[in-house]
Amino acid sequence: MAAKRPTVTIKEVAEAAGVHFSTVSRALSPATRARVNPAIVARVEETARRLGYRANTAASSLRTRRSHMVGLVVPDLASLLFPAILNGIEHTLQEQGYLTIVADTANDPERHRRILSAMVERQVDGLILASAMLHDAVLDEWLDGPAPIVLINRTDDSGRAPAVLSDDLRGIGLAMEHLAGLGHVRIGHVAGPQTLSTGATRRRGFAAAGAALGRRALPVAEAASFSREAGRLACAALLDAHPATTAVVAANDLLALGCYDALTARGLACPGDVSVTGYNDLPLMDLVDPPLTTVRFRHRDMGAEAARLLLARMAGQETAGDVLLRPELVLRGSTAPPSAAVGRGGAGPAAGGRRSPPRARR
Amino acid sequence: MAAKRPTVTIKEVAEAAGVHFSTVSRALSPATRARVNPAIVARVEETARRLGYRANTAASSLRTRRSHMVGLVVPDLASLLFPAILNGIEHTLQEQGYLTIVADTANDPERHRRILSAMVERQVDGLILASAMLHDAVLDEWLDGPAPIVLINRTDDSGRAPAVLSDDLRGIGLAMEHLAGLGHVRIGHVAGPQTLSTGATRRRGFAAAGAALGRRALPVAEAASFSREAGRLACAALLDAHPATTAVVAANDLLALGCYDALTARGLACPGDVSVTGYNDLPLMDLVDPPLTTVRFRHRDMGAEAARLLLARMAGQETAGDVLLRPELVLRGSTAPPSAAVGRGGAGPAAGGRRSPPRARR
DNA sequence: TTGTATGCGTTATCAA
DNA sequence: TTGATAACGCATACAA
Repeated sequence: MAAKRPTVTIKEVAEAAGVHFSTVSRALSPATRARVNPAIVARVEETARRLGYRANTAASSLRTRRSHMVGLVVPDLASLLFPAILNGIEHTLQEQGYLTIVADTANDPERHRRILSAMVERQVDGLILASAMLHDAVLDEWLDGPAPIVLINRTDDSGRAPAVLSDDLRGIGLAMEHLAGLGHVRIGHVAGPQTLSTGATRRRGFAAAGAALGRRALPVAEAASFSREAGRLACAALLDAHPATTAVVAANDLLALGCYDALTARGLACPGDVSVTGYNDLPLMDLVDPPLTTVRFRHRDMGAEAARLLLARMAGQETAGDVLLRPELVLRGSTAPPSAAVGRGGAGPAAGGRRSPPRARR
Repeated sequence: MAAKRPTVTIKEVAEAAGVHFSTVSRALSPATRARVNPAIVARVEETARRLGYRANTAASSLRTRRSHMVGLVVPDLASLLFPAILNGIEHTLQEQGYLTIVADTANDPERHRRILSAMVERQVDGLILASAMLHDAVLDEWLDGPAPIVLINRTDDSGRAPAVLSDDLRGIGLAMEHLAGLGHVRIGHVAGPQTLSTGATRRRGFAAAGAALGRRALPVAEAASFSREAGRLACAALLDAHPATTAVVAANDLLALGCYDALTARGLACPGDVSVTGYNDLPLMDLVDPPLTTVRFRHRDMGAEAARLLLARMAGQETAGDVLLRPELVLRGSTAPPSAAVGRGGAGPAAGGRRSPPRARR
């Protein structure tokens, strides 16, 4: 239908409408529209529509230094955690007239550096980074750059950029209380990489919750990455070292799925022999076998909140510190009271507690 | 570290390097670098780095009419199908120096229109659309627009834009042959929306495969959307009308999951009473209960292929027609030979075939 | 309220 | 090989 038009500019609209092009500019911009004769505004809009005028953002961006684009950097696009987060970001931004550039670092710092550079060159007005590491040299280079930065899901240790996070301490606490309430005493943690704030904070949360329950030095196995395979390996190591374990708190859902694999491999049932909890409540976690008990936070809200925070910063407002999303525990089939059975794979030296009956839920 | 620099331009680099700014421009651009004295190139690059120079793409885009940005439009970001596709697109494009703008129409045509407009205004060099409907007025408006378009996952009926698709006819055929090979005769189809090419083509594939097996007029129930809930409803309707059904071919995985729900609701076992197949092989489909037998194609390849196609079109090359990705059947636990049991919920008028023993696998 | 003039940072054409 | 200059499309300070 629309013929391959050779780009129509405000000058052509101006000529067709019989006014000066600066008037067209004013008439078309919501901010200045009020300053021009309503009749002319109507005429300009009509001719603009008729000629199929499309603003050239490159030109206006050059002039105004605002591109109305925001960059989102994620460490792994294929992770099931990001679709919903991206959704929340994108919708919130779109409502305010912003478009979102998305790029994937594939966990590669060099790539991270190139991406940030490319985004800044495209004059993004702000940046949302889901890719922060705890010590992040690349991030550091851009913290004082031209584009305001908001961190999401993970934070770094500089504390120089506001972050939108799940309250991991609380979330892990919820899982621990649930397991303790079920009667578990020998609880282990399959931790995530300690180079990431999620991995480190959840591990701290595990230790803190353990201490609060009067259990110090609960065993921890650290996974090399937040993946199912790494979870399997770490869980196997945990069970090797502590065969009497009756519950494992995994630092995220993928790790928990890996725990399922490790349990299956040694003929243990979940939750019959060992209970497992996850973190994130990824899509379909209610459908896996057994349905995963896990800690949930609203992914979409996390995205929306980060977008709002960035919008505020881009508007020059000072923002308060990090925002912590309140997590909730989703009870499903992967947790149950510890079984009374003993002697499974050489009970540890201090296996006495394992005989205690399940405590009442509190 | 880097101080809040007030944007350094080629002019400042030029002054610091003691050359004219047009020389800086030439020295910094790979295309023209050869035309300038190597010693000067080195000096310019050094000073550019020292001053922290960053190209302003808005300016160069204004001049060259190339933004090195591509727009990707999806109907539903939260769908588990897109992360991998986006991944393939983004990586391929990134290698060629392009950044990807992503937006979500939420299946809203008005929103679709606004998004395309916003992307074109940002001077995207090309568009990849996963959002096409079979009859798509919005798409139609932009088919002759300034940015080349490639369709992905779905196509439209105009045939004016090349598309990268799964070979749905073949894929559904694979599922049908598998079921027939298992001995199923009373096979039903839970179809997707017929306003989408995927829904329509898979339904055609179902009918064609049925005919090839000598079964005409196999029952079909159409789901209102590609969602689990719509699948549940459609499957329930199918079973109401054809209680003797022993296998259902769902038009995608979400629909198949809805079939699980419908079966569970009426106390039927999968695959014991009814076998189910899906389409897409979304993540975690191997972990749901029962693991879903489904048709897979390489999502990441689909993205990469679309990106390559677009790259070619943006380079002015004529491209051949659509590219069809070869699907493969993934055998898992949701399909089995039909049980010999009869009389389940009022057997239909022509229930004779249900007694036939499972045929040997071929 | 509208017109005039200028510049945003870059590339590209033309001379030197 | 390098320098000078114009132009890309738009927004805005200023003048009318």
